[in-house]
Amino acid sequence: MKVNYMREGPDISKVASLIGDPARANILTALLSGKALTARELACEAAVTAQTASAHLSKLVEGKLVSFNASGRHRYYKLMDEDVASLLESIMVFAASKDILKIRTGPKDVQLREARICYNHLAGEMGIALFDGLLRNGAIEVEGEYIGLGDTEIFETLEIDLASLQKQRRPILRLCLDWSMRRHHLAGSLAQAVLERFVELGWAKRVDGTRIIEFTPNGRKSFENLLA
Amino acid sequence: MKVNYMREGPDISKVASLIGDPARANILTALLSGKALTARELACEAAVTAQTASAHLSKLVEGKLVSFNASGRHRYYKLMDEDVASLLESIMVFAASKDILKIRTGPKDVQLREARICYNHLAGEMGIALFDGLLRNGAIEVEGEYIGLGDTEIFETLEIDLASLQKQRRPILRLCLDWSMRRHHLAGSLAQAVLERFVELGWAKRVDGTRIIEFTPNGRKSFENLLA
DNA sequence: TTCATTATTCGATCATTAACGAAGCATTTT
DNA sequence: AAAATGCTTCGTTAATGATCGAATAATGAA
Repeated sequence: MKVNYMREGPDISKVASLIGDPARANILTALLSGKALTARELACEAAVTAQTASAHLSKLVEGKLVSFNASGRHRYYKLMDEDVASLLESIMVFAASKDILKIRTGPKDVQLREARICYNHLAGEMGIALFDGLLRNGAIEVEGEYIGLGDTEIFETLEIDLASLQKQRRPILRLCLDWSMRRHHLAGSLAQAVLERFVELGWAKRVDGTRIIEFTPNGRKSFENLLA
Repeated sequence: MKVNYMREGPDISKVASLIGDPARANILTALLSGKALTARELACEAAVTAQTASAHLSKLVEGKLVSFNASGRHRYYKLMDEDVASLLESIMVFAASKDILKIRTGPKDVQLREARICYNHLAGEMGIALFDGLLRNGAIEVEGEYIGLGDTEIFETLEIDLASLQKQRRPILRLCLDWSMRRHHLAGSLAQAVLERFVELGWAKRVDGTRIIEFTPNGRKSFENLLA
């Protein structure tokens, strides 16, 4: 029998099979939050080893579903563009209509968006608030891609030993892009020191085994006063 | 390390892996014509044996992407619903944008690009022309992702029974993305009715065994007059 | 410097599943 | 009735691809 039907359009099986692997689907779903995540985090998310995740990520990059920014020894992976997110959402909506099984969004996700640790510094909404507050108070100065120290009053209030930090080779201040907020926030040894101080002062603490930072009500007030 | 991120939404990998197999992708693409095809025809389309196709079709049925009507010793398979067609089109558009090389332009492709059936409605250049014309005449109203009915005069001219269409649960109007034009065109029960009317009026007809819609010279003029 | 961490590549193994021959069942044809 | 057709199920084979251990490279920390 002859083949009568025109094969038209691009090959949908390539894209679909990329999304079709469970590990890759988990990776993509995790990235759908808009956060840029490291290879290790994505490996955890997909419940595979780092090597396996690396192989998957290579394929996703090659298939133009995912891109990454190298930052130090980390690679921050994110979805390539809005089209990818939109396609994944389409499939989700479709799958939801075929399959009643839905998974709820847990409260932890909200917390993560609110305040989380990014390597060793504060990220999420509170991370942005910290950055904005310091900038507003002239404690830091930003010029394009470069960031520098300004008025040190706030850091002195926090009793942070700036001098010893400045002795290290490691940069005191660095810009770190937050993909959930699409904004810069603060990284570097000073940012780390600030977060450590917040914890020492009892303003915030890490939730064990997670990246969540939990601010106490009083801690939040003190934080706001500091940057007022 | 523990998994910290909440997985949200249904499992997209099941659906994607169903579409991800080349043979199944060919089957689904063939069914995008809207025609119900037998297992044998689909086996040919996918270039596999009947047994293999049978296994694939079972999976597609189980995954609710495809349904069939048994008629004697034949089984006529078709896409489950318009959502499936719409999802497949989405993936096509996406794949086309990522991989331009995959789009082949054969001689018959010209006809396909001009006017073809997309599941059950008109696509291609004529599909775009229909959409634009209806919009220009105020017969439809578009607001972002949403589309609604406007002035019904044109549909009355075509003697389309709008009332009975509106009684159905199926949406009358829907936006369908066209992979070749990268533009929206009209889908939904009304779009289907319009195409059926074009055929009834002798303005156009399906080329057997393909997805091509052929407009007669007079039909094309009537079409243009209608939307003038 | 040295050690730890992050992520990659290589190589081998293992699991999944697509594929098809053969057989079975149902329906239509002769 | 028997034969032919359409489709499926069974059982086996083969190939693709996911997985992980080990090694490598690069960066950060001490």
